[in-house]
Amino acid sequence: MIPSEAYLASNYGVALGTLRQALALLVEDGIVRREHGRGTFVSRGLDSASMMRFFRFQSDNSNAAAPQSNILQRRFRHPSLAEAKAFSLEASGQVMQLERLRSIEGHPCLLESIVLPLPMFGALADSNTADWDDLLYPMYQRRCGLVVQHAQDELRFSHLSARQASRLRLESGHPCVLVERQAFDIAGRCVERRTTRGDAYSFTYTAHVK
Amino acid sequence: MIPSEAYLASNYGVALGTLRQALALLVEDGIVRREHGRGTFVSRGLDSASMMRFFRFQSDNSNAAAPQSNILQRRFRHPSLAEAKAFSLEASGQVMQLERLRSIEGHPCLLESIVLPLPMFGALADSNTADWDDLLYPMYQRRCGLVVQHAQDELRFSHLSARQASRLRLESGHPCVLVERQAFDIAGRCVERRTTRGDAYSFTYTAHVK
DNA sequence: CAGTGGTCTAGACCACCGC
DNA sequence: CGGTGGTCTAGACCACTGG
Repeated sequence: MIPSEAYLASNYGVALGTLRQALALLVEDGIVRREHGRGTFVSRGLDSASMMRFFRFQSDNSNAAAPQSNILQRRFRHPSLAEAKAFSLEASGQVMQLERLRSIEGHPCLLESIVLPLPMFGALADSNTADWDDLLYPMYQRRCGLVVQHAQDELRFSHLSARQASRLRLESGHPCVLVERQAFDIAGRCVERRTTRGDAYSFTYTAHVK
Repeated sequence: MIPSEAYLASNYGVALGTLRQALALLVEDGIVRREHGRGTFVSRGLDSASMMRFFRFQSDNSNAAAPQSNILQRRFRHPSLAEAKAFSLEASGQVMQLERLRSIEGHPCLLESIVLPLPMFGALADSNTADWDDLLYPMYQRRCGLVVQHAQDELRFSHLSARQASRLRLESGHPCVLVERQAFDIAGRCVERRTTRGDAYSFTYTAHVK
């Protein structure tokens, strides 16, 4: 919680209305959240911004079963050109690459390739992936102090390679939807690059215009 | 243009700040648009909310060539159950169904099926489709007084029928992305239902999270 | 009940637009 | 230059929360 309107206004020597306008801007950007009668709180950032919103896997019963998460592989390597640029790393720097499978009730749904810049995520490089949480963003915050504040997803249509298909228990060449995400912290630094693949036949997305 | 803040405030007997807050809500909902030094104007509604934003057809030169539009067919029929419900029509009512092809530089890109409720769009039922504009929403407004204020798009993956494929010069069964849109006026009434199909390999969509 | 955010007032002054 | 929206002030009062 941050100090009250009245305190901040007098402390900074501005009128209450002006301070409220400033806070409204922070709310708009998702930096803080206001609760009538309680106070103004610093936002915890994105919890998951679930990739599941692009798909419909739930077996038509309405209970929102949280998907399980399995880290299949972890590698350390130098960044690609694009990664070095996005993360502001030297070509000689290091990144951690993860392969991750998300499942609902034991049924594999999404296959993810996650790339994290390394000095920053050092705390995760040393830990056992079996102990990791199902939701990564809250874990980034807890163990690395990194808050994911917004993200950008780019969707394309593609096909699964034989290796990808076997992970998802589908046939090689099966149509898939590919989501390429870049996630950013409050300062606007890219802190994660992620590629997610899921069955194109489960894809469904709703967009509101204006 | 609507009357100025000062006029409205005194006329309605509220403070200027209060009136500004009210107008801010209208701006948020896209009802009006404010221009510093000029005035406050009633929004003209969506111009096109182009389906093109879901695809990348432009042949990599950055000029945004406006797509041409061809009405291939017009039919009149009774509404389906879903249509009757969405449009608040009786089962014995009438709708106008259009098949429409959108092309860029002569190359067919999108195939659309558009359904309009009929007492409402009577002015278009009698007119020659060859004279229609490339952009429908401004034409709805000009000729029927109907302002499309917001819309909801639902995206799915599918395949083209032989008939659809021939319209788009693709092979039967070719993968496509299917966009089902419902468009609404300011009062929240559904005024158009539209199904758009385009080559899945041209599909690309960017979503920002928070 | 004290403390918080939410709404409202009645002004002052500034920045922008078009004539 | 007059008219417009944009910012700011210094209060008053209301509505909600939690101990």
